[in-house]
Amino acid sequence: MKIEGQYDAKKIEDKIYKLWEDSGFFNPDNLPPASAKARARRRKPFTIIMPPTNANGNLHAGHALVMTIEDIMIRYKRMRGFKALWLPGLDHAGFETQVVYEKKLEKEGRSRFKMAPEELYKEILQFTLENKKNIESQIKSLGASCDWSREKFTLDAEIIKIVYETFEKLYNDGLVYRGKKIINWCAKHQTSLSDLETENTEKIDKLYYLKYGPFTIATARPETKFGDKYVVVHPKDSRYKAYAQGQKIALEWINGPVEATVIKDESIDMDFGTGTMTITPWHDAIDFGIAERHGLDKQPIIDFQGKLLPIAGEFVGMKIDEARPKIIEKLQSKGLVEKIEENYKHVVKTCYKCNTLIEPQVKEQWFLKMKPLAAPAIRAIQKNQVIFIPNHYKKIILHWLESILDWPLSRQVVWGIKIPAWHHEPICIPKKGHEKNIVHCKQIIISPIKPKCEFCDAKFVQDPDVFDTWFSSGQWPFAALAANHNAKDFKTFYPTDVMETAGEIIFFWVARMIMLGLYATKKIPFKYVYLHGLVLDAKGQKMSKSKGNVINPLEITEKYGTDALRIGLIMGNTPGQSLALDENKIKGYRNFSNKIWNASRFVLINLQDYNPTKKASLNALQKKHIKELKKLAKETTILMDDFKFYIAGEKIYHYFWHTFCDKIIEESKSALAKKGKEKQAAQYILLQILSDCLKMLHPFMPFITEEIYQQLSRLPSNRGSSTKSGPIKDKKQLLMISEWPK
RNA sequence: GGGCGGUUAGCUCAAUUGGUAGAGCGCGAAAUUGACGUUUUCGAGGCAAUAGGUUCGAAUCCUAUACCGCCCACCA
Repeated sequence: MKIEGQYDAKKIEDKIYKLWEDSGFFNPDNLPPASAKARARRRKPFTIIMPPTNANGNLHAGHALVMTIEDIMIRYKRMRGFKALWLPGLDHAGFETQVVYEKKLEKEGRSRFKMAPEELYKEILQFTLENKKNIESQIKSLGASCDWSREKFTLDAEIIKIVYETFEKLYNDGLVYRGKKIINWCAKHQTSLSDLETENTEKIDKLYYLKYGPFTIATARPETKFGDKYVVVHPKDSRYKAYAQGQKIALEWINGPVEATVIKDESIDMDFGTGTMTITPWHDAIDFGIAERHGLDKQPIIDFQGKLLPIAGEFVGMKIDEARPKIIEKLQSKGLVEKIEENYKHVVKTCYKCNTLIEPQVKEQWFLKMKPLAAPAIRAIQKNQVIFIPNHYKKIILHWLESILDWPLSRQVVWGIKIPAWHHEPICIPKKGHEKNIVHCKQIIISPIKPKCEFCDAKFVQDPDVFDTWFSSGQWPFAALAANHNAKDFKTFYPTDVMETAGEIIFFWVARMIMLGLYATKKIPFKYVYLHGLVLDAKGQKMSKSKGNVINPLEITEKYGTDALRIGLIMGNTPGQSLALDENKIKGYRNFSNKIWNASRFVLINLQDYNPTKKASLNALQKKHIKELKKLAKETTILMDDFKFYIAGEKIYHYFWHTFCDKIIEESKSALAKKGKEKQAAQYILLQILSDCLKMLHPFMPFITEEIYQQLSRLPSNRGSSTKSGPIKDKKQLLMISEWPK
């Protein structure tokens, strides 16, 4: 007997993965009918599109959870006889990757602002492609049974093509528009960000009460006040009823006399400060709103580097932090500071990547109108056409969709999919011989390739921006299936069955996939959304490099085996709930692996002379065991269908260890020592129960179970035998495609 | 300001949906060259955050309260 007393995961994992890969069964087109009865069922597809993994580093614990949950689902369904497709993908991850790469550049003493965009793009591409290979092999090492022949990358030409088609359609439908609106600007990364990409941070500042003619205004940002020429009060505020809308007032301000105009607007909070404020529409979202409503002028005060513009007079070129105290000093010397409130607590927006204070700016950008896209999504969710697991996410997503704002799509980074928009001069430059025909043609053309003006020689210049990476990710389920003109795949596998991803990105991604999927394909891209929680460290703390508590899943698998990590991530992990990953827990499941190994070893040793052709006559107790096994299979099946892997896993675990090992194996020992019928029956029972357990454990612990199953198939009784009793038929039969116990 | 969760054994979490609370880890005691010491057996440990209510029956449903966490939000 080659099989040894201690299970050594390292010895078998690569070998087993290769066995699966070579079998071709990751590709649903190659799957044989699981059994005669299941022949019809195999035609039924079951599809999961893997959330494209960021190709900019290593897999972390969260990825390990994704791979495990999804692999469990897909292996289970494959064994149930479905045409199971798990389509893997990798993500160029736009801004995220650029940020990672910029950090690398910084370490090398370089800067992206000193590089030509094409050069930077090339370097990041190189970096991403290297990481892509790395990530792929890491995904494999976790046992993911995904169809690599259908793998997609978010920068594949075919994917980009689909993204462009959607963009053009949205544009033609009037849902995409170019607008000069206020956006979130990160001065460090030199790009605009969506609201989701900013964080609200509590900050303690000073609140300055400044004399503005007859008014007193309260502000935390005196440096934006240079151009303020509108003073706003609430129309119902009796304190200011002497002032009329539009009334002009001459007053002395920071850099000399200005003429202010009184504006009355309902958005003013009468209880805040003095109930009066001046507005800076260029650098504040509320102020921008007021200016839009009243048709007021807007002008920039701060540039995109975060420095004051010439309007600031003597303060020009200064950074905000530097300028603020100096401005206050000057205001004080002019007697314009009434008081300063210390410890003013307020919430500011910061960049989610670098915590830099967001400077709102007005910028021309591409926007997507969200209300018309959200409406059908809301209806579909309310009608439960897509089911959320856990259920409370339904409320969360509806709440977000109901108050959705337009989505700024452009990003000023190089790493991403270029926006297929081309800008043209306002007036055509006439071609030779057509000088008399002055034509005003389209200033913007949406086209994947460089367009030509039919009237003139003016050149079209491509929009320099790229898409928010979530705009393309939002189309992933249908794009990944329909790419390469694969109408057949699209027809067979779309809409998909389950989208499994982190609860964290429900707005970023899930909501947008539903909206864009509905828009582009008229169908919700998936039937179920399964959301998992965060993977935390053993103490329940969020993992972070700075805290030094990051658990590398690959180190864990190295130590305890992939199967131990997998089942350790599943047990006790309910959907949506965050999970504390304790190494001791994984160690416990390593012990379980070993238990499986040794129980199997016992069976193998005692079945060398087993003859499966003889009918086993079972005693009452043994019949009870079989009954109990069937009951377990039935219950487990229900739980698996219900996405309750944590309970299913625990049930099988418990049965295997405390019923099969502790009771049934122990009971069998005396019978095995005998000869004839009694021994035969004991052997039959052991084999039957072990192989069914291996099947039920397989989705959770694929490597060890497959290895043992292969060993069982090499029992003398099975070599070349065509018996129908027991699961072992042919050497080529893999546990991976065996039929789930009934 | 609005929304969503959570509070169950020392720790981390369950309970197939209303039927006298269970796992893993940890802890205590014992066994032993047995498939497995990464083992086996036995054991201790819970007025379910609090206060009410509905019910024959509540960890589970309802109403408050208190903590903890998360998300959304244009009080300058």
